[in-house]
Amino acid sequence: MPHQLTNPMIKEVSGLFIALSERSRLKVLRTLLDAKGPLSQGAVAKASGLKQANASKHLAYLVRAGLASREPEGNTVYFSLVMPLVGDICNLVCGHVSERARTTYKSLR
Amino acid sequence: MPHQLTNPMIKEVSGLFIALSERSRLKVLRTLLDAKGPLSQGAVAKASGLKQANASKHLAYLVRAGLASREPEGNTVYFSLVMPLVGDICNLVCGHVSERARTTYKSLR
DNA sequence: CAACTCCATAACTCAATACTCATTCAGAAT
DNA sequence: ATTCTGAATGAGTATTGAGTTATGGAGTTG
Repeated sequence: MPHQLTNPMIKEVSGLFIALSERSRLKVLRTLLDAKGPLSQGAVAKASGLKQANASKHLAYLVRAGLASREPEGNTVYFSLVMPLVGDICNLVCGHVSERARTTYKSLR
Repeated sequence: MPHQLTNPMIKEVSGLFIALSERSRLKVLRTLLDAKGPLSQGAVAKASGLKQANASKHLAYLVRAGLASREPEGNTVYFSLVMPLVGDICNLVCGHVSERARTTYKSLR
């Protein structure tokens, strides 16, 4: 039975998609997905190619959105993914995108 | 086996999420999801509460993004959803959002 | 204490885009 | 042909948010 996209839900769904719609944020998410455990902000920044301040903002954003968790430890702050949903969506969408890419490729030759 | 979020994929995935991240567009999508068959632009505008020009733009956007299809017929233009993915994502995300809402509610009382 | 590292934040610039209004266009009907 | 309806488009406005730079704060190490 499909879930209903009720009016009050639209705001939240939109927020979630906005969080997932920014390239830099997707890179951060991928980094956190790839890493099995928590990563320091510096590690995330380096791995995703973002500058420190920018990575800081995006990580804060993801925490606010409930997608990542923040755990300070001494001097450094460790982040990790919270929602299994992220992986699920990623599989769904990535699968679709690569499928569409294949189709487009076929239709072009 | 999970799909990989490769670098070239990020751009497309981002584009898809951007298309899905705008409230008005979500309303249009919901309208098209609810309707079993194609809807004229006017019908979409009315059902989603958007003005004509705005609905026109968002529908054009969705067609460009490959999420909807456009079929002129006489004077009016009919739109329908293209990707089954939209429904799948919607189910996934809506389920999560309502679950999270329940949890929040519980933790608040 | 001083120097250093890691992170957060403020101020700013710049680009993107949602929305509205007005106009234009195409097809249909009279 | 004129009129009417449904849809697309352009101009203009306002808002939003990403990125950078620079600075400050908290913790660590010498």
